[in-house]
Amino acid sequence: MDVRTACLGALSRGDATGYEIKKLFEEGPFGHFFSAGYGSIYPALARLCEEGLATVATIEEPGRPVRKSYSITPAGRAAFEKMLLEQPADDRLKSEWIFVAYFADSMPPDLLERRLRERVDWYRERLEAMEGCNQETLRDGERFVLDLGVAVYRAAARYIEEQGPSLVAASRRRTGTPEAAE
Amino acid sequence: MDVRTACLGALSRGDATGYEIKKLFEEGPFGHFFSAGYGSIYPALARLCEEGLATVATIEEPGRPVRKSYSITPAGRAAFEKMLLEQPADDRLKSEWIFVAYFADSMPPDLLERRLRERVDWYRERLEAMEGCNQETLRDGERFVLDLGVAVYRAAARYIEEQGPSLVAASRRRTGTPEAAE
DNA sequence: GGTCCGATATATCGAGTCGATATACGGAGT
DNA sequence: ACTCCGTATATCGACTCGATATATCGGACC
Repeated sequence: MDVRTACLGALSRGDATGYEIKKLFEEGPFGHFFSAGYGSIYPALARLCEEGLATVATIEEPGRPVRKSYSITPAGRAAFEKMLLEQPADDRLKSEWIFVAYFADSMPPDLLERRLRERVDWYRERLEAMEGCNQETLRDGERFVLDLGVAVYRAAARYIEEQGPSLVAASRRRTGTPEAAE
Repeated sequence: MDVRTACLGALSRGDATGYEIKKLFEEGPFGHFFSAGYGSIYPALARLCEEGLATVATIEEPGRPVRKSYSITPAGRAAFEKMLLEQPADDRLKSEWIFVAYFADSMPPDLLERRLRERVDWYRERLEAMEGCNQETLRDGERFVLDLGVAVYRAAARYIEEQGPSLVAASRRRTGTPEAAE
């Protein structure tokens, strides 16, 4: 799915500037399954306007920088809803962390242990933030996706906490490294 | 992580052609957390050779197409192991399926139901394939990553199976669509 | 009062990546 | 004979990524 369609989806829930869409993609609920940089978002918004799927309004307010607020048009809404009917493409995950873990045998045990801990901490932080969301204001689909994320993160964190120590222990046995004092 | 490093990782486990590396990325154990097309792999392998991190051997056997087998060099192995020490970048997931599910409220209930079923089926298939792997031949890190994938997929499939029906039911109530006979 | 920092906001550039496509050969099926 | 599939290399245009440049405003700090 290209950034253009994703922007259309964001605009379907309300007007926004390119900056706000970026934040939505990296911090908001979209953050867990989509991301894009300015280098993709600004050209995408420009093209949406060219194609008549969105419109721009330049807003000059004293006390803040000039903004360009984008709005979806009826044609844009129709295009977006049509897109929802199509077969979604396969997920694409790129995880350096898992890649590194795959080669855990080639890593120093202490570093491995640290990476595992960092990962669990990261999951716990995200989980806390996600569970803090006010579930009352969410639509059905939004809540469904949020809770799916919670279920997945919880499972991953639990697995790493349960199985990580034995991976580290095996690594120490192999290299003969004593446990580091921390 | 760029494709170059990923190729180095693949080569660290044995010689391979570009074609074989592609298959590794899309079917093999790497498939769940990394992917790359020929347009990235072939240039990456060429550059690895330029930089002295890999070497090529052209193999001409009768009865099969000419192949180029790539091997990692000691310098390549050193570069790869150095890379394993660095802080891994954040995961990057792009999921059209989750994106569409987020907008479930704008979808026809029957289609939503089909998408949910397709997704669960997809997870079940992957799980069967993953659990069929001979766990005896895997290294610690490889098994760890495989089982992490199993834990995550299982959690996702279970969540969708448990929570999906009520999402569909709410959608039907909202649109007044009767249940489709299948 | 000045000054630095972070947040808001738009925009662009090169390097890298994706997906489709072209080419070519062998084997299997019909 | 013909077509299709798997193996294998390679390229192209469109798109995406990550870093960077620019600018303004509000608040913190001394």
